[in-house]
Amino acid sequence: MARSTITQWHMFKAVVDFGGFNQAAERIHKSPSSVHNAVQKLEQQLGVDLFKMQGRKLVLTASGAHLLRRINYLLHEVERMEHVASNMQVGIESSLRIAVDEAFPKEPLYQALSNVSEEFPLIRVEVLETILSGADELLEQGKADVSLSPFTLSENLSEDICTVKFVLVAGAGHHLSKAKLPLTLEDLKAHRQIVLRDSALNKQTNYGWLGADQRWTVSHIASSIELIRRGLGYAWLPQHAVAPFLEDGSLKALNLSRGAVRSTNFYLNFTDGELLGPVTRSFLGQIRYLTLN
Amino acid sequence: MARSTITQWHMFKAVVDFGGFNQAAERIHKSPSSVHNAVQKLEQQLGVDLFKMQGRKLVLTASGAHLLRRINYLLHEVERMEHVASNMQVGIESSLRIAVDEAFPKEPLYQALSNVSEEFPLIRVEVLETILSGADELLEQGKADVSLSPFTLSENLSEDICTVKFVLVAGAGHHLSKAKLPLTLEDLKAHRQIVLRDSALNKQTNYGWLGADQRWTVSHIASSIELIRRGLGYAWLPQHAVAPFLEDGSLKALNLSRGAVRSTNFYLNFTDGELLGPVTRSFLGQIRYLTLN
DNA sequence: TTATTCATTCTATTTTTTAGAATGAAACAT
DNA sequence: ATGTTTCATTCTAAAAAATAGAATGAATAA
Repeated sequence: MARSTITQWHMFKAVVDFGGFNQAAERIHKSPSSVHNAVQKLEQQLGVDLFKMQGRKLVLTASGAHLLRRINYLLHEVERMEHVASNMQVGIESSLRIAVDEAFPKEPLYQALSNVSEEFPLIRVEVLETILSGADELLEQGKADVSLSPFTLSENLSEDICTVKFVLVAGAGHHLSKAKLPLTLEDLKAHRQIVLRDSALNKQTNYGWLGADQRWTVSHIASSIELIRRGLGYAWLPQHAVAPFLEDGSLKALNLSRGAVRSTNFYLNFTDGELLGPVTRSFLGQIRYLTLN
Repeated sequence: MARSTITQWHMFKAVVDFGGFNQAAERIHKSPSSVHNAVQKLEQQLGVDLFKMQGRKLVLTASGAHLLRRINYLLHEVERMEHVASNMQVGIESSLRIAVDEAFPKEPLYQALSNVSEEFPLIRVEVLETILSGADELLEQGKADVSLSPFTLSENLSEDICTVKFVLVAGAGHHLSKAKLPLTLEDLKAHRQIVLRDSALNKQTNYGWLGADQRWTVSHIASSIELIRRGLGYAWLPQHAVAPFLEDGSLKALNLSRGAVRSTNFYLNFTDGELLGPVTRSFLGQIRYLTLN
């Protein structure tokens, strides 16, 4: 079966990285003979000449160069495995609860969660989808570790995380979509607006900046899109949520005379940083990084 | 850095595979204490409990189960690396020369070559594209190790490899494409046929089953398609080569009264099997397998 | 030339791995 | 119940492997 050892790989790599047996030996705090022995044994176990001498200079053979690539990869994988193992022992958090506003873009969130559970494979992830102040409510009630919401918190730590563009949309067959001229607020007031209900139990703010005479209130972005695609009204919705429908033509972005696009800042909220476990810290790092651009 | 060893992984895996320390010890021809020691050391080096006892039954912990997956993967990768290494030493062929008829489907060929060079990473691959007897000529002249051609060989070994369908095609704007009724051979004779020139220097067979009065002869399928798309004639061409153009409508399959589709068998030809090196053997295995369906 | 910097080998020492015997606990058979 | 078997587990001594240190010789640099 497997004849080579990880230590041999390390030494082989070291010889290449530091340009010689003696240099490698010094850098990895081993004797030259140890390094030489290990590499020599690796060579005979693999049945491959890894190095050849050109004068006094050590040069990788073609085989050696190729095996080095594979071995580097293996070493990297081993390191990952052991790192994961080191984060698996009892004592660390076993769950990560995230309250996230529905208007927050899902891609970076899911990517971040995927990366975190790569690092902490035994973690249980809970994603609590909320609207408006619902995310922060859950955080304050201790039902979530982190919230991604459009509001900052007074009690806890908040930081800017990203900006979400809201566009005014209506169904392709809607009267507003057929208007030639830019729309005014008055035009909008004459039609039904679909509004998102705040999911917090305490407060009652609603998404929707216009005081339309008729309004329907729904609990989910998906429901809002459903209604609008059926031509039952218009709404402000996150661009990323309606992009595919704008693409296939079932929704139209309305041409407002002033401010057809609005932006909302989203914030990353969490309780005291000192008390955070490694899982939450890792998640924070990931989501910060992934929402950078 | 890396603290665990491959031997430890093997023993860990063995304990799981064979359901206990003692059984594992017996199966891998080690003493129970060796196995136990190795796994115990692995546990403390990773800082993870791999097993727990339920009565006298050994059960993987959740961490153990996850690490086993990663370790299995690692063991598999190590094996691959060592297998590749074992095929890399001097003495084995360093090149693989394949003469292949242009009408032969490229996908399985390229896939087979990709798999072979995965196994023998230092190999130099030469693909010699030929028409008709050209492939076998190269094989007989010793300029190729394997040929994929529409002919069998008398001197060397041949085996069926796959069947290629030829369809009669013309450009979308061509007279023949516009015919309502099925075409007859007489209809075809009235138009220009594009024929493929045999790439062998000795022989002079040409692809094209019909004795058209006018004929143009070209050296490559790509040229033939070019001409036909421009409406300059018709030709018998491999279905897989013209499929994309039939799809986009720039070529039309002609509706012949009898035999609008013809099939040609392709053969895998090579010299004496005893003398084949491991690289050629591997390629033969791959191409056989990939053309099975 | 001389000195230096290497790879490489040899030998002794230290460390690690292994086997064998022994112990105790749980499951099974009678 | 009772004895037997099948385990994991530990201990100790032997075997094997890794390591260091000194030494050699070859190639380069001063």
